[in-house]
Amino acid sequence: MRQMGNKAKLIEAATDLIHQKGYHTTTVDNILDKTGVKKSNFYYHFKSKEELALIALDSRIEQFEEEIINYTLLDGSISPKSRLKRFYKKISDYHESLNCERGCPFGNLAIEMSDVNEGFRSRLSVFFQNWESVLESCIAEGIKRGEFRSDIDPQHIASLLLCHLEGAIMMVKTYKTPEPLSSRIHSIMKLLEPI
Amino acid sequence: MRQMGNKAKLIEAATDLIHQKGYHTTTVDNILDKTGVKKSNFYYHFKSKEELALIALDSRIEQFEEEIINYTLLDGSISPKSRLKRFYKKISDYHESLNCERGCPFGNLAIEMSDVNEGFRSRLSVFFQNWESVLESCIAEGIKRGEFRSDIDPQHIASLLLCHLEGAIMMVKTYKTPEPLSSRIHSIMKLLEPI
DNA sequence: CTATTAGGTCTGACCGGTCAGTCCTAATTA
DNA sequence: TAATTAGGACTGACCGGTCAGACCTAATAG
Repeated sequence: MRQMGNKAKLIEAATDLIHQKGYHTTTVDNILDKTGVKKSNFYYHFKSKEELALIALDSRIEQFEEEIINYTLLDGSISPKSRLKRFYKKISDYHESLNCERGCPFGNLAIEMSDVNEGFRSRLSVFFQNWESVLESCIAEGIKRGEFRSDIDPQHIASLLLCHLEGAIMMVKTYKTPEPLSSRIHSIMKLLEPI
Repeated sequence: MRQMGNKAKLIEAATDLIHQKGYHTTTVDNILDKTGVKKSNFYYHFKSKEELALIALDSRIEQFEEEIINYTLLDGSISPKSRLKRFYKKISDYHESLNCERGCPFGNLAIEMSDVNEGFRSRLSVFFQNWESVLESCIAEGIKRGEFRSDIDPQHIASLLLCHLEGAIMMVKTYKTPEPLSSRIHSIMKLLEPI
């Protein structure tokens, strides 16, 4: 984290604040206060609050794919089942480390923005579909290896898993306990076992 | 619905607008415009926007439990499996009728408000837990009747189903297609089949 | 070597508009 | 006659966004 320019600082702060409070309730002034950047300089780097938020979303997506997906679901050095377990563990630990606050940075935004801003919706849609297809490959390989049951379409399982994950993170945030995610991983694995 | 007083009109409009746009982006003036009620009269009936929104949430919860839960998951005249199917059908049809917009009125609010307003969070938390326990009873009875597999705790299955449902509604809203919910019901039923 | 130009970054003052909420008076209705 | 509704003016805080100009550095021209 060496010598960050104002532009980078703004992107970082926006990413964090939007995850915390959502897009609409994060004000430009909030971002300015957190960074010490002046408003006029903000609008030198970005033409609008929306533009910054979209850039912040893109960078968050990239980071998630590089730091989470690549080291879990896409780690070819371990079995599909292990990959899936590691994936759940990592997500679950993350939300526990946040004291069950904030929720999913992507799911939150999907709910807040999908009906009112096509830019956010389409990015999130592509992102989720990509995530789903990575899950699908993991499941498909697991079925081939006999780790998972083979009587359900891997694509459908992937969809079920991603939807459940997003809903579970919502419940973690609502109930303020990690259980809906952490304590259910075992049941999910059981449902996927070969019959 | 004849001859509604201003108070009832305000609650109805608030319920609808908050489902459409969320709490923060729904302004008091929006609600006033929609109802034709004057601002002074608004504050005659409610001490704040928050108070109205909380009352609107309560009435929406009540309505949901009476009109959806009671006629599906709690309908003792049909089998647990049929109840569950009817439940999914009803929810799925509802979101299709909304052109895959809006999302779940409860899930939306849970994500928007859980971290910033304890009143909303606690109401939603109780509501979701109640919903889960109704699902659990349905599953438990289905297991007893041999309709569902018996090797997983009904409480865990209920949690999985509710989380998946909320996530699926999120995806319906994001992808703008009913598929994540409508086309996956069959797979869910298959996963629950006795082994 | 000096003067000029250019591009990128940053600033303080300011804009019109919106927010939730208040206040007051007068009319209407049950 | 008490509860409700109508009507409008008003507040202070805050919203996203604009603007003219200052500052720094490096390349270029005389």
